Amino acid sequence: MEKFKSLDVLKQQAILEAALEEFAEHGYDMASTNRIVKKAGIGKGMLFYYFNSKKELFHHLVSYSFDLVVKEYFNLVDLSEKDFIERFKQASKVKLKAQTENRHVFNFIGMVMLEKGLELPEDLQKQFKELQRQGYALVYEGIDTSLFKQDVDVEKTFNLIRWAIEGYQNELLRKLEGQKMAAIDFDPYWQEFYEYLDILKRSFYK
Amino acid sequence: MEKFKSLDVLKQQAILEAALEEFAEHGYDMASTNRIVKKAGIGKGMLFYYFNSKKELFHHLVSYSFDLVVKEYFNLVDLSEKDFIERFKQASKVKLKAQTENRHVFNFIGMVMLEKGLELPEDLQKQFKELQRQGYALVYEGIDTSLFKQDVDVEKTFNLIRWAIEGYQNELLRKLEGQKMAAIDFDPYWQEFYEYLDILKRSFYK
DNA sequence: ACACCTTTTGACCACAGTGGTCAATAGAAT
DNA sequence: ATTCTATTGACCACTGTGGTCAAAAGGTGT
Repeated sequence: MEKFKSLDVLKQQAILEAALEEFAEHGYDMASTNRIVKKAGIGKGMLFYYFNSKKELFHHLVSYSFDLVVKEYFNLVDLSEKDFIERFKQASKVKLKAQTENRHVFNFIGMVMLEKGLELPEDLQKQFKELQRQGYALVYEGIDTSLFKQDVDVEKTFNLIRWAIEGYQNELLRKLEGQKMAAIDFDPYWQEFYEYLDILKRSFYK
Repeated sequence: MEKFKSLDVLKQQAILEAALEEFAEHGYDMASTNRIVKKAGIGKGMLFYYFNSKKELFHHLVSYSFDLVVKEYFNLVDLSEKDFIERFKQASKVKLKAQTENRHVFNFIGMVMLEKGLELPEDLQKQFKELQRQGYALVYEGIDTSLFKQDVDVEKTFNLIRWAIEGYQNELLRKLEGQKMAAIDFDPYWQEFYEYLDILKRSFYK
């Protein structure tokens, strides 16, 4: 592992990217170390020289990805925004940027979340819990609930808005999948997104 | 195939269930015919005596599942209900019942929808398109749009409501996963669900 | 009892691909 | 020239695959 970290950064990147992509696409069991080394352009031996096993490599990727999400996404959201929907809008912007610049990382994390029967060592479990906590804070912490209509259950309203927005984003992702993120002009989609947010505001706010 | 169809219905069921479960859990490539025959309680040879290959078995399952969804779900939704949210409520009831009684089928279809690079023969593709069409009609056909507030984009409002409801259902499913469907008392969840629908009505309807 | 046909079994096959190893090399540093 | 590290890829034992087929078992009519 120190061997790996004292490597040329570009080569590190190449290996990480190759491995992230492979795991994201095939899941842990079906991911092939042979394909990883081929994609990364290194000899088979090196992978096991840097990391000692497939599992160790995987754990490193998990930790790396968690860190990246926190640094490039969570930490960049302005928690002083008290308006729930505005907060969400802002978070969406930051997230999209991070996602565009780190496609493999986000896909990889998606796979980690979905895969059943994956057992992580305790330290990574902890990191994962922390990630969830921060993700929760991102959406709920310090929200001004007085903006909502008075007679409704605030938590339920939160959820409805959250689900609606996530639904839009998922549907958009599915529609755009296959296209190179970087090549897409997102402006019209932002436009559309804002219109949806507007409807939500008019419906749920005073 | 005629061999299979002239089999005792219970044995047919056992084989289908075993295969559906195996494919749903592992995807096409990783599904093992060995495990299927073991689960189904038949000898290895029989699977290839009934169906000639793994692929043929898979295609039969797809067709069977599509038919079942139409018969046990789509056809049972009352399209004369013009209220969008009421329609959704009704569809949810029917769907849950079908899902409880045919867990493997619904899981299997979920896997078929998600799996990438799956190529279906033309007739199944057609069946699939038809399924999508009916699913669309289920939610949008014959809806009374005059119930909504006047100044909003109806289609966008449809979508927001749909996403919110689907979001609730997905989150519930995740929360309950692992438990035996049949053993769950759904009443409190229906209660909760209705409360969410109520908020939606008060927010989006006149 | 026999023949004839269908159904059923599971040992067996060739093969593909796995994670991991290690002797051999190439490079760098002293 | 020597020592140490970085790097390669052929190789290994192993696991599991989809599919086959000779043999056995069951059923039916004569």
